[in-house]
Amino acid sequence: MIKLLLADDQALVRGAMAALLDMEDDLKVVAEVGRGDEVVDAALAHEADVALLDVEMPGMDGVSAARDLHRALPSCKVLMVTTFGRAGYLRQAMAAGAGGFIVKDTPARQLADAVRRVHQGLRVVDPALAAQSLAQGDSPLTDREADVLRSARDGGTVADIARELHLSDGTVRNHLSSAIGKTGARTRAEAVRLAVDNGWLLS
Amino acid sequence: MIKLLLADDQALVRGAMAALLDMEDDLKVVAEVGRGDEVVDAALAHEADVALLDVEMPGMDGVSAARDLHRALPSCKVLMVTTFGRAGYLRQAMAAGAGGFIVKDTPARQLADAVRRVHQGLRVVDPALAAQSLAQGDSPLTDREADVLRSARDGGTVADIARELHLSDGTVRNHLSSAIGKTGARTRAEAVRLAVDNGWLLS
DNA sequence: CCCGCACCGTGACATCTGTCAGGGTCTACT
DNA sequence: AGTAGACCCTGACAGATGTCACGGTGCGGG
Repeated sequence: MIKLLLADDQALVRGAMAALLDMEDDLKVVAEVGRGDEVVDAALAHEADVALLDVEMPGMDGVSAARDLHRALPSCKVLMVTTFGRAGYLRQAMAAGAGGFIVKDTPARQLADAVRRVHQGLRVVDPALAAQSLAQGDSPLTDREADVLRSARDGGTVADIARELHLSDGTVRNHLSSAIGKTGARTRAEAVRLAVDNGWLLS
Repeated sequence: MIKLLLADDQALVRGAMAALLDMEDDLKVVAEVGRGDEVVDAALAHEADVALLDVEMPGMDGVSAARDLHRALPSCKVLMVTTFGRAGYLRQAMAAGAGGFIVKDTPARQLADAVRRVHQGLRVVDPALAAQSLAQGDSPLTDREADVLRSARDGGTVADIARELHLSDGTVRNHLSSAIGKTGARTRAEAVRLAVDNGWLLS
C-alpha cells in the first residue's frame, strides 16, 4: 500500500484527486495540506511514500517544498502536479529532487500510473514539456534582474521598484533594460510576461 | 438520478471531480468536455440536468457557455466552478442564468450538496464573494476601455494596441488614461492587473 | 595576479506615456 | 429639440521610461 500526501491550495481539486486516487487498491491518501510550508511536517507525521505537490501554493512554492522534503525525508518520492507547464518549473523541480512532473492537462487515468512509477524510482516527465525545456535552455536572467522583474509584476513605477529593493532609480532602469534585452521583449510588461511564462521568476 | 456535465480544461481536475461526484448515489457524470464551445452540444446529447462549468476555458469562456446553454436547454441548471473568485465573474455568471457559483477553494464535501441545491433551483453562492461583488459594484469601464486594456494585457506599446484595434495612437492613450483614472491605478500595467483581478475583462 | 562578470551607481539622451484641452459624430433619453 | 454620454480624433506638454556610456566594487576561475 503506497501512502500519499496531497498538497494543493484548491481544496476542491485536492479532495477530488483524493477521491480519484483512493479508488485504486494499492494507493491510499494519508494526508492533505493546502500550503507549501505544511508539506514537510505532514509527510514526516504520516510517513508518506509519495508526495503530490502543486507549484503555486501559499506559504511556500511547491518546488521549494520539494527541496525541503527531499532533505528531510529522502525516502518520500515527489511528483509535481501543476497547472502550468512552464519549462523553468520543470527544470527547477527536477533539480530539487522531484521524481516526476506532470501538468493538470494529462488524462486522469494516467495519474495513478504516474504515482506508481515515481514510487518505483522511475522518472515521469511529459515528453513535450521536456523537449521544450531542453530547447529553451536555462534562465538568462541574473538574480537581480529576476528580482526587479518580480517587483515589476504588479505594475508599479521605477520609483516603486527602487524603494522596494533599496536601489537607485538608475540601477533599476539598467536592470530592466538588461532584462528586456535578454528576453527579446520591447517593453517592461512584455518582459515580465515572458519571464513568468517561462517560469523564471520562481525563487 | 441527477445527470451531470463537467466542463473544465484541465483533464486531471475534470476526471478527479468526476470520481468525486460519482461516489454519490444520486449523481452520475454523463459527459465531460474540455472546451467551452462543446458544452451545449454535449448537454443536449446527454440531456444533462446540471452542468458544472469552469470560467477559464479554450474555445469559449464559461460564462458565455452558460448563457448559450441556458437558452438552448433551460431545464439544465448551471453551477459555475472556478479558480478565481472574481466579483465580476460572479455578477456576469448570475446574469447569464447560472444557478450557483463556487470557487475551487471550497471543501470537496460541499460540492455534491451544491450540485443538489442548484438542481432543486436554489441559488448557491459563496457569501464572502457575494458581499464583495455587492460592495464593489459593476465594472466602471466602457466597452472600449475594456478592449484597450485587454489588448494591453500582453505588454505591447501604444502603437501595437492602436494597430490591433484600428485606432489612433492618441485615442488609445486617452482610453488608457481614462481606464487608469477609473481604476485608481497609476500605471497602465497596474490598471490591467486591477481589471483582471476584478473580472472586468471577460467579454 | 588578472580577467570576466554580476552588481551598484551616475548622468545624459531620445522616445514613450499619461494628461489635458480642445472639437467632432453618433445614439439614447427627456 | 436639447442634453448627456460613449466614442473618435488632434495637438501639446511634463514626466516617466529605455538606452547608452561610463566608473567603481566585489568574487571566482584561469
